[in-house]
Amino acid sequence: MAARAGVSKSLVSLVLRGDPGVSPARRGAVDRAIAELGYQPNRVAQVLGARRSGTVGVLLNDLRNPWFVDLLDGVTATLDTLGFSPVLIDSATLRRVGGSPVEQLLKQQVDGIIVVGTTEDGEQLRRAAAVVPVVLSGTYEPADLGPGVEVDVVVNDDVDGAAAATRHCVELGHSRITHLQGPGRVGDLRAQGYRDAMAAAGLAALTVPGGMSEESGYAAARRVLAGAPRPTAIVAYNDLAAIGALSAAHDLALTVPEQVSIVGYDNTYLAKIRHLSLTSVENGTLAIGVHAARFLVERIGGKTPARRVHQVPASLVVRRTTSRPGV
Amino acid sequence: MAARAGVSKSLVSLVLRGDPGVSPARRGAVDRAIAELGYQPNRVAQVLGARRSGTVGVLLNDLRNPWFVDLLDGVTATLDTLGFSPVLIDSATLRRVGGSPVEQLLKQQVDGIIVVGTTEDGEQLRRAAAVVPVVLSGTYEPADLGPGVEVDVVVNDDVDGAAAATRHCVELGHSRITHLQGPGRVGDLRAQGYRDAMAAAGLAALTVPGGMSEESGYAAARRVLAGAPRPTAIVAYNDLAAIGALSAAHDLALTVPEQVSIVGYDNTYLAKIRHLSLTSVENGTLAIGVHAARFLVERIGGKTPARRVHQVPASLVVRRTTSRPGV
DNA sequence: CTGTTAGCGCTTTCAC
DNA sequence: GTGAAAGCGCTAACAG
Repeated sequence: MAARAGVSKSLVSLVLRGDPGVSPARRGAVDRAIAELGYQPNRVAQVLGARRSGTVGVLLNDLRNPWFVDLLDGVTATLDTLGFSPVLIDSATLRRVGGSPVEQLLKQQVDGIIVVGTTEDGEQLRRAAAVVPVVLSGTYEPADLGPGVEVDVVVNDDVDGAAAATRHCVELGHSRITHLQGPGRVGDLRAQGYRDAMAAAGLAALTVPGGMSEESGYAAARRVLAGAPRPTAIVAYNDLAAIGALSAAHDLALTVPEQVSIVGYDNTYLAKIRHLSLTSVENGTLAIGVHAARFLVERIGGKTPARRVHQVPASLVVRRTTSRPGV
Repeated sequence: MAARAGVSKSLVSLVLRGDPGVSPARRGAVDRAIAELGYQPNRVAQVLGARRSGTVGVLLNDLRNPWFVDLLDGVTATLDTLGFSPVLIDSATLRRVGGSPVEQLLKQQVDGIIVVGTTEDGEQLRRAAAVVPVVLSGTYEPADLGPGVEVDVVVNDDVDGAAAATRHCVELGHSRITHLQGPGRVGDLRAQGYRDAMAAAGLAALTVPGGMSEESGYAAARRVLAGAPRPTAIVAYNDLAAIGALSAAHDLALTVPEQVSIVGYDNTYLAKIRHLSLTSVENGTLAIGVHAARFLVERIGGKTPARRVHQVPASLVVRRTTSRPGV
């Protein structure tokens, strides 16, 4: 301990925390001692003493989905300005080794948890939510986290985003448009946006389950594109599934966008890869991350408003996988 | 505290740690009390008391490079079986918000650090290496971490991998093969493998700097492919750069693989996307992660062997971006 | 403004 | 085998 500066522990503590009520002289002495000793405060001891860790758990369900990583950027940046730091945990990886992601976070004394995307750890989250604040981002699930527990939700406007994607196809002149539906509530909402847009255009809707991975999107699209009458456009649940659809088209010797147009969702860096150049729905990933972090920190700070659902707008980014049909 | 079982703190501590020297009766009592109370040991207090955290910092320099994520799988799985858990930290994200990744880890009292891929935090790592063991995976840098500090290195055989990629092109009948060189020592080694293979075939080598991102690969390839005489094959530093090259070819209306063959490196899931279907060098990502974790835990355990350099073999995976020239 | 005094919840000698 | 006691390095009232 830097009693080297000739002061007490508490003074050091105050200086470290940037307390305004410390005389410049003393502060200088402490700062100098810190520098000389190369003193590094021990986070662990700080946490134990203050019984708050200044960390928030970020529960990603798959580090391989680029959307999560984008969202993480917003979360990290915001958390940082608010004095917190994220503890990442990839449930896919951890579950593979038999661990329990949420408990892991709790034992590490995180002050709160941000759930990113549809998760399978619902039951554990219920228990966690009784102990620390939780906010859901990019998902509505688990919807109910226990009696009296209010959980904020930050999402994009899935209905509108999917509707925009669908309308884009309609406006290009497509009439046989199939939707590859994804899992969970978000999947349902996107499907609904699709159906709304189809109905508004007086077209018949057709949705098939397409999962949320490249693999599952490939399989679904392959089936759809091999059938008759073949759709001329596919609106996918996310970019990964859309890329699977791209591959399916390729394998069936169908050219994109000439013979089949394809739209993704999330506008991840995959969509931006020039060689793929996927038309996709931008869903305000960064803003979602920012708001999720902000909401959580508010609750950690003791505010306990009723459940808030914040929606950021979605917008379509047109690239090279969509065009008029049969062009 | 579960003195509820009618025993002392220390006994609980022993039971928790699975110490063999505890009578079954007492153990039962403690276990029961734990269950009844839903007792969760406080990790933070454990760490403070035991002055070892059981965590190891994993310093990723970019969560967006899929290769890192793959490697992480091996690290996490191995760490877990050895009783440690990883603390991920993405220096790109953190630096963006002005933090210092390595110090962050140190303050969290990690027991050791695994560096994944070429990093820019060399100076900080030197300081860290004086305090906790460090192992480098997928990189040789920073090469010198201070006097008397031994650091293990786990990598793939970059020279051989790049040579295999190049030989593949040679055997297909290509003679104008350009290499997009990446950064750091790894970039140098891959360039050397390329040159070796070219020399062995009696061909003239040509390397140009191509970075390690899609963007930079695109720019480099675009320049190369627009020049004359145009190469008929490109061996890229990694998959990301290769995909950039794919896009460049596309933009120049050159067909792949007919007019230009392209080989990547790392065999990430990007290469496996059917619509890209990139020929790539598999570099034993998982094995690298496993060994890195193992080496680190050994050192944490107190072993201090001389610097070890472990190399896992590389092998080529041929997909659809390579063929005979002009076919 | 500054120093004192208790803990935070566990691990660890070290006796019994 | 088991318990008592002394910390781990800090924070947080509280009293000067």
